[in-house]
Amino acid sequence: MELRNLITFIHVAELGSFTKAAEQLGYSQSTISFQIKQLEDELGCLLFERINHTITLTEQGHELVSYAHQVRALTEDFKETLAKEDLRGHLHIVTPDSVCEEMISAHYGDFHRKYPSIYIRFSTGDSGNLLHMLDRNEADVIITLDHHLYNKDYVVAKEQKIPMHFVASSESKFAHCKGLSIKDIIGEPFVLTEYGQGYRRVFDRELAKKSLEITPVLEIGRTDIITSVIMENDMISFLPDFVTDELITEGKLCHLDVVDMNIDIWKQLIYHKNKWLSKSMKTFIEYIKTHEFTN
Amino acid sequence: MELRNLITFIHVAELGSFTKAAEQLGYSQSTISFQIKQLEDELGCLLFERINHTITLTEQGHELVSYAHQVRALTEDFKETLAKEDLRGHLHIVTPDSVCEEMISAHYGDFHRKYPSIYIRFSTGDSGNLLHMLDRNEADVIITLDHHLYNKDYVVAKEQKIPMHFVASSESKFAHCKGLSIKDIIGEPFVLTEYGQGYRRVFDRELAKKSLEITPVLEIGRTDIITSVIMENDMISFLPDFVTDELITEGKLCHLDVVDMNIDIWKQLIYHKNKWLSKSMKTFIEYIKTHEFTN
DNA sequence: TAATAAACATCTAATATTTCGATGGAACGG
DNA sequence: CCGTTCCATCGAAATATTAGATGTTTATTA
Repeated sequence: MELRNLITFIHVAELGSFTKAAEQLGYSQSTISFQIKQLEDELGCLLFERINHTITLTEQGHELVSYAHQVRALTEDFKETLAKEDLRGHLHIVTPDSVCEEMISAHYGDFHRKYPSIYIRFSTGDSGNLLHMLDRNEADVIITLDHHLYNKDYVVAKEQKIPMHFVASSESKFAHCKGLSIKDIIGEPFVLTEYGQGYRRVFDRELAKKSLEITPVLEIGRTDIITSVIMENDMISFLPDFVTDELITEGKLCHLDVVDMNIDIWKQLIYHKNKWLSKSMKTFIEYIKTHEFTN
Repeated sequence: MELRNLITFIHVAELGSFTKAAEQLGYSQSTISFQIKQLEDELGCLLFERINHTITLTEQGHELVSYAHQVRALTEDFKETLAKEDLRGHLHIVTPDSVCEEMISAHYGDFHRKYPSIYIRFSTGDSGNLLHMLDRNEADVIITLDHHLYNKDYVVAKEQKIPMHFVASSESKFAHCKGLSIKDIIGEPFVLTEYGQGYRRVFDRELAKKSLEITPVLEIGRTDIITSVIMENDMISFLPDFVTDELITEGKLCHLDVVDMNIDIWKQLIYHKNKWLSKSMKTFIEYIKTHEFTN
């Protein structure tokens, strides 16, 4: 019982005529006969009585009219829904902790007001997991904070080099030192993100190149906690600028002038090359391109 | 958007796999690909994301799942309804007034109790109209009370020769006369059915053969009224026995012994040769065959 | 790391279905 | 009685669907 036949049936029932239905639908009359017969065969009953020159709905025909209208209404509703709700959708965005915090505070409210029918699920994940999540289509887009990625399986929608600095409380003994070397501070208590986090790995690798190693006194993913810990306990961390900008402006933290360790870290908005770019996806990406990453 | 594809879609969505759906449905895998693609093309959107070895429903895919289930449920409901309600139906029966009265009082209650889901529309019509009603499929079956009909366009399901008699009040001066001739009573006041009624026409024609004519003092279709009028006013009528049987038994009416006018009238249950014999139709006809016409 | 397997896409050829046009019969209207 | 209308039917043509073979990608396993 295919939809095409039901539509034909509806027309025939309304017009009371095979011939007129054929004209209205742009079919030949024999096609209408065939389609109705097909329905009748499939349902095992007569739908129209053909007596003299008039067709009349049988009991079953009447019931089919009602059913067919229901199906048609449902179909039309559905197509309308599809057409209308193009901008509606769910997005699953996965980022490192620090990016999540920043994005939510800086942009979520505005984005939500502009696109209230895009539902966002924001979760945080280890840098190492982010790409796997794309591979398994568990995340729609990710934002990495890691070394610069280039891989033909993924599309980098936007990227930006992020300055990173050693930071300490503005009361730190290193606060006003110029021309520090990494060796000057390596013995100090460090608070760093966990190893899984992208820039932590970059950091460790850079150190390893110089045959150095740091065992942090505290490892924790939450960068807001890192900053408060180093302020209160006079410790040192190594963080991307966007995490510390505000506290530095407020005079609570300061950059250390370490001259022999310049690490390039990248913030990249990435999705899988086979990802279907729904309207929501496009909207989100476009939004990020114009609003985010501009600091 | 044909049902076949929706069914396929449902299976794919449930199993999360084209290949498994193919096995379950007995299609080849390429067919599944094709069908899903067909839906996607028609709806202008992606239904499944294909990333690595997994398919995932898109937003629109999710919506289609819900819609497709609704359509499937509706379809199944409908088919069930068709299968179950085979004995349900409407019947339009048209008869002359006198037959209507008799059938309703004698059989309707019983029939209804036996087949409560057969809805009957009982209407009365002129004998001349009855066959036209079959032709236009405005009546499902008719019962005629007329001369004997034989016509290849109609099916006579049951027929019976009906005795007709001149009747008068049992106090009539002719009540006990033996061997009356039509000429003895032709001057009396007659109450007859209208000319349209079958047996009235037969009666008039018979008279015409004898170059006689009757102008009734009252013409009326309702035979219950005829009998009461002739009883109260000492008049004469010409009616089929089944109309008068009861009143004769009660001693209120009597047959007149008119020996030179024997009219054959037939009661026939007729439907159109192209009529679809629904279960209700068959049931009704079968019922009539066993219960009615047996007097 | 290479071989194998699994999953979906694509192409082509076979198959099935749908459609049309022509024809026919039956019934209606003038 | 003839022309017209309406639906049924038939065969041919057009179209759509399906299967099978093959390709690509990815995951698994040895």
